[in-house]
Amino acid sequence: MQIGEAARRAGLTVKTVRYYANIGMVAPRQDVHTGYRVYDEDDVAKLQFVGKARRFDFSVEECRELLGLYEDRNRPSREVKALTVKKIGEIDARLAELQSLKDELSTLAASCDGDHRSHCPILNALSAG
Amino acid sequence: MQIGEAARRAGLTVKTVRYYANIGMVAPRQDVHTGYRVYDEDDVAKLQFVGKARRFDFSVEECRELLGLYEDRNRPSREVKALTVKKIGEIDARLAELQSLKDELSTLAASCDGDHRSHCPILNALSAG
DNA sequence: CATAAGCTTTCCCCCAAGGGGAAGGTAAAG
DNA sequence: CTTTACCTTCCCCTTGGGGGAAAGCTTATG
Repeated sequence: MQIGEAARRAGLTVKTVRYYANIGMVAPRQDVHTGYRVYDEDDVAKLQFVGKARRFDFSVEECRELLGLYEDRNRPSREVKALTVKKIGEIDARLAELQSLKDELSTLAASCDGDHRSHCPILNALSAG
Repeated sequence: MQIGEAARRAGLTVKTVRYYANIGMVAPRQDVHTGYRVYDEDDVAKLQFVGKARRFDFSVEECRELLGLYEDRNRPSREVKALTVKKIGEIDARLAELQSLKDELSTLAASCDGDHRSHCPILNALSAG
């Protein structure tokens, strides 16, 4: 099938699928005559796999790694789990960071009247040394 | 003072300070003879303000807006509060997204033995339609 | 005077992960 | 024959700067 259908079936944009082909992550056969990329079922499965992993916040490079593990039927599940646990740790760190930011901003917002007057504790906090 | 000292006092890198000058956010006087940027106390205060706002996850464009409000002694605090509340909303949305991702990944990680064997529920989940 | 050190300047390329769009080739249908 | 709908490569754009080259400035030292 052509790239458009492959993209549709994988739930990705054509641009994205072409990008994955260019970086050699999911590289389909290419028609010698037309230059068109030709995708088979296996390629579509990989695209779906990558799309799903991306939605799980894995970077493209991590997806490439996961895809390698996915294709290696003999790899130990340990490796996959390690990558997943690492990703969970990163998400945890970001969660804590964002939560702390939110708390501070919420405190500031609560202390600001938010009316027509110019007095503003938020700006004061931002300008305080 | 020169850019190096201004950056040090604001807790920013020289590159960052130069970038803020280039995009016209904190634009210091420039020495006609040497071409060097010349920062005064006011500029340093603005740099500190922006640095702090950036740490609160405000984008550079939002910082520019906040800086405008900061410099306008007569603006209603309403505007500042609105920006802050909007930012809190964005952080909330991202928190929910990340939490959901974490939950799903945690479930997957828990179901994977993570040993030398190849059976891996994580990869199975990623490859499932 | 020469020169080395430590500043500074502009300029250009680089990152992630593609998006937007131009210019042009291909294939099927009317 | 032409329109339509695909496809291709190519190049610039995004965020927020980082890295480094080549060159200019000032000051200290031999």
